Amino acid sequence: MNFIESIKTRLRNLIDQSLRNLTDKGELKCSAIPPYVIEVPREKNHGDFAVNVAMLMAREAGMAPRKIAEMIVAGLPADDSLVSRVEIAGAGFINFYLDNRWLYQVPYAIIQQGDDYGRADKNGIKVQVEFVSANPTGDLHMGNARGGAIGDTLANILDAAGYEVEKEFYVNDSGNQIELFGLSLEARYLELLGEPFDMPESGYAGQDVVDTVKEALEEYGDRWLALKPAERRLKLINFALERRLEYIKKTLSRFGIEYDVWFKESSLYNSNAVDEVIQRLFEMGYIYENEGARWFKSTLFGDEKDEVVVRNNGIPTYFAADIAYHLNKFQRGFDWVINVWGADHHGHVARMKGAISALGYDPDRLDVIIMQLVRLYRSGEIVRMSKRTGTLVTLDELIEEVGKDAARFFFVQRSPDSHLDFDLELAKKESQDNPVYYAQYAHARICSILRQAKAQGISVPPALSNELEVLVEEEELDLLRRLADFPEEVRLAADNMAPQRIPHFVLDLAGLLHSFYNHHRVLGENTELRDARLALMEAVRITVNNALTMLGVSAPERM
RNA sequence: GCGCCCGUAGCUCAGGGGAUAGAGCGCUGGCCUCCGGAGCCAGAAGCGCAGGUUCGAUUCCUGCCGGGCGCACCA
Repeated sequence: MNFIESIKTRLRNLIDQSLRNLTDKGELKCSAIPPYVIEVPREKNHGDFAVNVAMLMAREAGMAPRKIAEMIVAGLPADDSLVSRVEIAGAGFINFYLDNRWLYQVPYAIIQQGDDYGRADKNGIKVQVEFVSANPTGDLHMGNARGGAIGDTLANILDAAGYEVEKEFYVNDSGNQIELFGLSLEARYLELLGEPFDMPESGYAGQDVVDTVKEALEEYGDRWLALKPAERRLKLINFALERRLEYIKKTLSRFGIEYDVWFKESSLYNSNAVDEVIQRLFEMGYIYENEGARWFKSTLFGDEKDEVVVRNNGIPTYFAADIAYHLNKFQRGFDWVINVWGADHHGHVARMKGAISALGYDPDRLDVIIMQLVRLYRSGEIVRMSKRTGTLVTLDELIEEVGKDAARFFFVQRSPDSHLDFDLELAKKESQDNPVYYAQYAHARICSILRQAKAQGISVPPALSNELEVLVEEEELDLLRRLADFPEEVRLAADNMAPQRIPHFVLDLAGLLHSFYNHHRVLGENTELRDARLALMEAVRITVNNALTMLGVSAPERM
């Protein structure tokens, strides 16, 4: 039940009727009704809903906006069950004041829907969200953490908004960086066995590589020493990748993320999908040869330069695999494909969309959320997050320090577009003041009230026949209005791919709850008021719980 | 140099063609005989600069300034 949406629809019908009447009679000149907005005004004394249509029509109609507004209002069909009065204000706004009766339906509707409140009807659209997709060659860092929180939350939001959602992790288990990884593993392997070794230039120098090799030595001893180098590296790579994926899966699971699909890049090579798509694009004329390499004509699609897909040594680039991967996504029947990438990959977007166009798919079916990078501070010093310097803070360490709930909330609270400064010292020091606790506290506080009500033998939630008209205090009406907003917030978050709306919503709702709590009592009032407030509390509890669950944040009953 | 993102309160960040721009932290001053003070109430303080479009710009466009990230036969 999306209260706001249904009221807007109802108001729009009333306004359109009035407008059509005026234009049919020739009293108002207008070729087409402009795309006007019905919105909940920021200011309470501007009514419950405000409409800007009169101002948009002023020019064409050749009349003053307020005059047009008057005509529209005069022609509004009577609707005594919703609108209590209409005012014209400001430059020509039409402000609708509604009868509060609609608000009193809200708590019971929420209680009846329970965990489903905020969820829209299925829309039949298949969407895939691919996120994190970290190289399995190292630890998970802050960028992966942010991407994980954003991607997982967005997927949850889309699911609630009615989409059919799949969460996917793309495993980069092929290509150059894996070769380099193998050389690095081999160097450490030889080093630990006291053999002569060459550390590859710009190889993986992190402690995690050393640790992995130590594990391999514990399990298999030095038996790979006798193998040919290529075979030795293969053994080491397979061992390491298995360990790394296990680690990634486990850590992301601790972070509250469970994927539907783990898609291996190597499968695209094994099935020949990479060669096939390159051949196909070559035959279509989108790929040409130059200096022994094969190039994709991304400049045809607005990119700055063409991009190599097959090197002159015959090995495809990661871009070639990515083309095959995205073709595969569409072949799997997704209507909408969303990737969450770090800002360091933004240059890849244009050519990816170009490749999709070349393959005959609408590039708008791919959205890439470019997430600005996380800057990590420790004791006021920037910590470089390069995988190759080995001086990074891992997602595991972050979860240890600030907890899953706080970390997820913190990452999602900010727009993906926004740079994120994450000061570990500050996060540790202020962990008690983290906004997530503010929202969780609202939930725990309500649970406490409900527990006491039950202990007193009061039925919770109260009987459905109860009337809620006794809820007339400003704090109560504010809560009711905000509760009614939730499905609309979910829809907006989904449509705009703006997961940060949900943390802001839940903080706002929690603030209203705390304010109510400090002004009014639930228990100890007369039966009618007590039951009405209990219903309100239960509705708030459900909504806070549903919002936090969407964020992957727990909603504790006690703290 | 070219491209993308960001400049909003002392700090960290929301918002975004509309009528008086929000929150947290910090600062100042209040509120527990009362369902959880991890809370509430009040106060000071802000749209980087300059043009343009519009009835209306913090929001859209252009330029400039400042910060980040890209511009590999790396991923």
